Amino acid sequence: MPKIGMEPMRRKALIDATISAIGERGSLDVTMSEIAGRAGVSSALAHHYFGAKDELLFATMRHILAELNTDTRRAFGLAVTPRQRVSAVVAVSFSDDQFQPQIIAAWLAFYVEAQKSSDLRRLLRIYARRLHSNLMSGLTGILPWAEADRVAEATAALIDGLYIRRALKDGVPDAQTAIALVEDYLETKLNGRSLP
Amino acid sequence: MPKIGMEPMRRKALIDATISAIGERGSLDVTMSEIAGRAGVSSALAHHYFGAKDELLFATMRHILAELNTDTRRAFGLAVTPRQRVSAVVAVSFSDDQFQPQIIAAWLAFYVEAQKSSDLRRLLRIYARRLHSNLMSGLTGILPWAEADRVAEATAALIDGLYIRRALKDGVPDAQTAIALVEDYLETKLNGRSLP
DNA sequence: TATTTTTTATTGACGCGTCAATCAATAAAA
DNA sequence: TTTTATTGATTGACGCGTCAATAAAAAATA
Repeated sequence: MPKIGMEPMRRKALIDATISAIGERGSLDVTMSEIAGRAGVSSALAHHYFGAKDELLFATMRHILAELNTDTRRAFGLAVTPRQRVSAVVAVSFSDDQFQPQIIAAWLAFYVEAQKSSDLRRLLRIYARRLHSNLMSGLTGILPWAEADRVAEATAALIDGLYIRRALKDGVPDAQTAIALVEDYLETKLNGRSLP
Repeated sequence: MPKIGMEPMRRKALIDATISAIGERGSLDVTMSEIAGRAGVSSALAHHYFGAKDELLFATMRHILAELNTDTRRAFGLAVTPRQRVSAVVAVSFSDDQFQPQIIAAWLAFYVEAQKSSDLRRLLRIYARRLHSNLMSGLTGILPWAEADRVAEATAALIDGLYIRRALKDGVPDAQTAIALVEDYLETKLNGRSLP
């Protein structure tokens, strides 16, 4: 019973299914049939809408990045001081929407895949640059540029590191501990420089 | 022209070939034939010595971990003060032997694979615990336990994060910058608490 | 010492399963 | 009747793991 205008719904369902499949398997080694099955359609339909598997994976990563960006913009709207902007970036990174097993597994898996695919690599570079830039937008209001750049670099690495360690389910357990660690770093780093 | 006592040589050659293959492809998606070819033998021989592919990969990760541990022990031998022990851990993590594209790619790929394989997960947990313990062996001589634990956690995350970002070849370029970032964090963290 | 037997090393060929991608066919809307 | 939606069946490639076969060293036996 084919109705008209199914495409956007199917695309979204397939992308959601991809995320959940990756989250469960823990890697991109998921079959098109598996994904299609979760979306309630045949594998042929997945190919119909996305072409090759690469494109579905690419669209999925792009979707994750877009959601992260949306969340960050929203959080920026509520932040007024530079310090709050920095905290907003951290908070979004470890929010319930982002810091969940499925998304974490996807990030990790896509990092690996980016080694092969230049398209994905470009996408992840955009994320890295955007994260850095978002952090800088707050830090430059507190520290001189060179130092702000350093702190941004370290904070970004810290966030990524906490993600990867979360994937192991060892060490950092929950989002609150992760946020506390990053904020603690920022606090000592930002307070320390205002005294002497 | 089969000589006796080939096993240890072949095993080492195959593990080395595995690392270089993973490093080049950037993932564990390397065929047994590819690996065997690099080691100068047939794929059948690789199976003869290691059984399934999983076991070869496992042996490879174990080898990487063992080398990291050896390097760390050696560095600890030269460290006398607690502060030097901490720096030793950092230095080894970013030493020329460890912080090279091949090894970094392998770490990343194995992190992903650990999601599927409980054996690999156990191995990586050992690494995480050992890293934490090595850091603590120095930090507990400087900070009270609870704080040392936190700093160890953050430092470990920082190291892992710098590894993952290095894989993207964006952000942190060389080992020296990475070391500087971690040391800078440690410096502010350790000096800050000794004053009040 | 000469021989036979066993063990170790090694590979080419192949079967079997898996999976991405295609295609022809069906059916309902426009 | 043209377009959109949908799938079952099929194909073709690829890769893991096995196996029988070969050959040389080592051990055992005569």
